[in-house]
Amino acid sequence: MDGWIGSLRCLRSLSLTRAHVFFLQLAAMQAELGRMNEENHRLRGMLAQVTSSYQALQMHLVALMQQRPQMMPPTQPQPPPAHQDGKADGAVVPRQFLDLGPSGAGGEAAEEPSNSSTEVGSPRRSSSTGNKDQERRDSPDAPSTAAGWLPGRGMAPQLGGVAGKGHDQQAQEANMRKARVSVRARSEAPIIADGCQWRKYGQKMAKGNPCPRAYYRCTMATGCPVRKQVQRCAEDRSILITTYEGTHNHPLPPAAMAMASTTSAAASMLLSGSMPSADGAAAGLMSSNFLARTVLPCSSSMATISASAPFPTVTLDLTHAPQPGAPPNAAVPLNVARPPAPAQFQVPLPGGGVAPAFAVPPQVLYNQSKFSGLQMSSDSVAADAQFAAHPRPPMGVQLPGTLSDTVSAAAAAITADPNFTVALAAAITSIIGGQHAAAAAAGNSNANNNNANAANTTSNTNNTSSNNTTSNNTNSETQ
DNA sequence: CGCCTTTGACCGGCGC
DNA sequence: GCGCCGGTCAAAGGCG
Ligand SMILES: [Zn+2]
Repeated sequence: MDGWIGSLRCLRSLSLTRAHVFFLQLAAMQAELGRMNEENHRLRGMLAQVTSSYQALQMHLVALMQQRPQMMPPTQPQPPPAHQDGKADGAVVPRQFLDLGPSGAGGEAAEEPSNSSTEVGSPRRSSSTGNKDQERRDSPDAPSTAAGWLPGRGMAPQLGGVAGKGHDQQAQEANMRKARVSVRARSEAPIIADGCQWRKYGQKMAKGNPCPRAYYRCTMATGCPVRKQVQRCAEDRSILITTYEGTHNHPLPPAAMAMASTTSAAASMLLSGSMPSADGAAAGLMSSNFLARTVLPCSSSMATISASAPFPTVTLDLTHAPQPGAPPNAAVPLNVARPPAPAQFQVPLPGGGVAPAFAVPPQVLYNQSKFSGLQMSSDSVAADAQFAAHPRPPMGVQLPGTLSDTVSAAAAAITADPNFTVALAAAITSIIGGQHAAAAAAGNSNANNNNANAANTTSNTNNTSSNNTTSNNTNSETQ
């Protein structure tokens, strides 16, 4: 700076006018600099806040996990040799998760063989005589669980573990299991790469869809309850609909972080805090609008929250052109493709538009909240309180606009809700913090942008070929 | 050999 | 009660 001023003085001696101009420019530049500094500060503050709240959340999670009465059964094979748990996310997603997982996992591993061996003909069903759920997965603590499942209505048995106490959490998890996040993305590949390992465990013909629906289960940890369904859109086969369900009970590689946190965050939103109030939901998605403008400029991405069907579902439309060069606008009337769903409201996230969110008919939202409330029972209130207790940065946060990967886009879209600190932080950390993570993500997305390589699942070309797939009972419906 | 996919059977919920 | 339907299981086989 001094140098500048010095030279300025020199100039002044030379020529007044010239010096004058220079000075003006300098002033302008200084002002600009100041502004940028200020902005920089602000951004830094925002980032810090986000990070801290993320950590707070994480801590909270850890606390919640620890609070569980988890005492690993001694006989267990012991936590899966730490898969990749220690490596990528270090402190993130601590062992407590593993405690939860293996407890269910150990039982599964230990018991399943015996089951199959003893009862060849009709394994679980005949022998179980009623307690099929218990026999299936959460065998270890079954005795206590059997009673505990009542609120869960027999769904979500595999969330397992957790006997006795922490039933509110149990309820929470049961609901998390019920909540679904479906992602619609264009993909030539039979399955989108989300960084997780999946094993296919079923395939059926959906009723109204010529394309079969495939069921996958996460195999990164033995007891992981996460499932996903993959199905191609009936009208537009280039659109792949992936529906996630449940939350991982194990650490994830950074590459998988985006999608995982996205789904879990969406589930949280659906089932816990922000839904009960229409304003909350609207506001959340509104802010997402703000962010979406940054991250997904003029993309056709939108979030849909549906109260229809057995499960509350968040749908993310990512059917925009992921290629930088491709014409992004094309407004894509994607929802047309969707079969008419009873109660659902949509908050489009086009650049700029803000009003629509408020135009949402309140009763729909009310419907939604009523629905989720119905499922959550009274315990959910506690969960809500817990969620509400978190510091929520009121402002939106910008993510680097470089995300071209659908996964990241999904994360971004969902992340936009201020409540989604987890997802946000995850995304940010994966982008900012982990170079390799970002690189990996970018690499994936760029290399095979559209046709995400079939994750880790070995190439499963089946889906189209195996047309007849499942038994008669499925598709009595004419196709 | 371990992990995965394939695929028919089965289960529970739901509507009639 | 029956049949439909979505979801899951597990035997059998494939692949690296
Ligand atoms: Zn998992």
